[in-house]
Amino acid sequence: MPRATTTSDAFNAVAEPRRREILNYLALEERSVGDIVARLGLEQPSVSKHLRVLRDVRLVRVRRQGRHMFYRTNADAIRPLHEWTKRFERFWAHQLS
Amino acid sequence: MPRATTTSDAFNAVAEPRRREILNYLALEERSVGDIVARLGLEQPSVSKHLRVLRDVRLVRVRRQGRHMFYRTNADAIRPLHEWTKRFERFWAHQLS
DNA sequence: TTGACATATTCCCATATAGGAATGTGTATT
DNA sequence: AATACACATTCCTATATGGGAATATGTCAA
Repeated sequence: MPRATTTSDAFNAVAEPRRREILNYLALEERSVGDIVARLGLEQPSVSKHLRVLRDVRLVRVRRQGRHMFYRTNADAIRPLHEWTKRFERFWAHQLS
Repeated sequence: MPRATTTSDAFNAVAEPRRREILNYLALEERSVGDIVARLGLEQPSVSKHLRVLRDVRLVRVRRQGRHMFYRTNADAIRPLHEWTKRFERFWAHQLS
């Protein structure tokens, strides 16, 4: 049995560093694919493919405006990850950062 | 290029559901491999392999006692995930659970 | 030393990758 | 209608995977 698909859930989707970068970038405001390409310095097809994965697991939402596609991160989909990690909060040595 | 290795970082390691279950189980107290096998209902080799991955990324620590190996989760290694998800905390609709 | 026990590793295989290159789809402008 | 632009999809390939079965390693007990 191979590994679970990247689109099987948010945990698998965010395992890829570039996808996390994309989510970071799209957290504050929606951006076009071109903006993401410029910001991350990846090839456009690569960005589109990452966005496809993020879209499949609802980590981003899209809006079309003319020939532009504006993506924004859907923080709610990150929440399960947060909730899971939170369970361990009381176990780590509490200090800053 | 294939996906990054499961042992490349904590994000990739915890993408696998059974490994998260193991971490949950080992959070409160250390357990032997046999205990984990009994609890999760997986084959022993499978558990050993998952533990190997978790060990490689420092998500668990081991202690040998006789022929038993006692594993416990190392919460500190989960912290980067928590910190990352935390950045999005202010963006999700705040309600319980 | 022999055997039992606890755990780890190896070998097998089908499958989903991420990136690169090329091409497809859809929208606007003239 | 033709062209340019923004983005998406397809095809390609090497590679790591997780489970199962089998085997190896290591420790204890008699």
